[in-house]
Amino acid sequence: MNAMLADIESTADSPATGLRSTTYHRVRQAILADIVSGRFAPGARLKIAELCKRYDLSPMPIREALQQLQGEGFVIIAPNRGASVRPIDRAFVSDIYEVRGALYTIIYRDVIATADVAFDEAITSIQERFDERLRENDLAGCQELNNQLHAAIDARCTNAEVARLRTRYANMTSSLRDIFGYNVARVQEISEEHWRIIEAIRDRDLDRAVCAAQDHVRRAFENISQYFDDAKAE
Amino acid sequence: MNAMLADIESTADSPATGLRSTTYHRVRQAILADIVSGRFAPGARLKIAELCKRYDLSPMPIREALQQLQGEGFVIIAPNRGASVRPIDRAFVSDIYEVRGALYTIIYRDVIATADVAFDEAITSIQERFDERLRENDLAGCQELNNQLHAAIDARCTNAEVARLRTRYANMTSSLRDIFGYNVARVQEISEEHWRIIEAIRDRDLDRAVCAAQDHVRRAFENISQYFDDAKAE
DNA sequence: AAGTGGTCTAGACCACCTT
DNA sequence: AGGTGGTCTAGACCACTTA
Repeated sequence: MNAMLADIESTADSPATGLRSTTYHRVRQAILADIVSGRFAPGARLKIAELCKRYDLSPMPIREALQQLQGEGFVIIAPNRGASVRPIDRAFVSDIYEVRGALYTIIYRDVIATADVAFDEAITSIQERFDERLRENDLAGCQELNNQLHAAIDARCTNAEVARLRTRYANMTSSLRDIFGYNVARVQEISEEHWRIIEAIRDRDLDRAVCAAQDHVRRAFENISQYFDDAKAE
Repeated sequence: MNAMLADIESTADSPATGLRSTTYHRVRQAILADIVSGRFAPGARLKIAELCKRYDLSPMPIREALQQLQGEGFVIIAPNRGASVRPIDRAFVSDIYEVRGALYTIIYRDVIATADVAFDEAITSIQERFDERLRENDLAGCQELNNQLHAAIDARCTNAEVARLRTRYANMTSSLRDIFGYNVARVQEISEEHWRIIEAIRDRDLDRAVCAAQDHVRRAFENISQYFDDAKAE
């Protein structure tokens, strides 16, 4: 048996059905983790034979995992040619960020509708800790608190399809962040953008919250976008 | 060889790669067609053995097709239990329609930005023919022209991800329409909603166009929604 | 013409449900 | 226990590429 797949257990996608996990499912998780972390770079070929060795399996479960990932958009399969990690170009990232921006109209409708003082305090507290980490130049800590803030906000949305899209898009672009990293100047801006969103929520001002959130997404895109320019310029 | 799969050829998803189509790909198309048309109803079990007979194949290509459809959300696979067509309940339809409404902010931005007189005339002409069919009680003709109008509008959107989501959602809900059908009163309303959208486009009024389109989606949902109430009441 | 690598079949195996 | 039906392996086969 193989060590690489041993400790993979049901996470977000297989919510406590009490049923035994299957091999193709564990392989899917493993490949996805390798894609999301950037170990398999965008565009990289995923050869069956290599994956067979890596996970110590015969072809079929691996093929099934790849087919599923193709359906989810993480992988591209060309007939009789095989699979590769979906290439991520500027247009694709732009499209995704646009959709994410559009989804905020749904998310913030739910946020404002259900917001109460406890929620205001919760998100304010998260952002205060964010600023604290920022003052100490702890960018990893900032990223963690950034995730917490967005998770707290997104959790207010009752639309399951929106949640599904959000996690998919987050997975698709997360390898970019690891590759490019953050710089302090950008994190400083992020803090300001977060405060604008939080204030709009505290004022129960839907339009302003949505605008602030979309502005936040657009700036995130512009920040990532410049790396595509740099890559082209080389 | 099997007759059922013989005439399935590359359509929307496999855009002219010049490569030979594979068995699992043709099976995927066939199963999806059976789901979209309602021959496989929402919630119906998809047993490998039956599909093997239906398409005259061994299990593996069928399993691959099902895995891909699971990734796309058309099918649900439970470990060691097998696949079934994704059940469609009110909450799911509601979620999807909400997302579709949100996507219109993107679509109509592109529509208004690129609209010209030729486009105005094209969509006006389509809706005039729609009304003509309506006057003759030709609801099938109305549906066809309804598709044409939305296709013409959606084609203006350059966001590939939006296009992907749109066709997926359309496929997911199209079986509902076939089951429930349209009534004349609703089609009359649809015509009025279309004219409001068209006029907003002709005025190059983005906000009004988006509102009209979202209103259109919301009414479509309310119309479908009542069938879920009826089903429950029985 | 050989090589690489993806695709498909047949059948063994095993998980879960029924009695 | 027996049955149903999903899962996985081994290996043959075949499409496409390189020389």
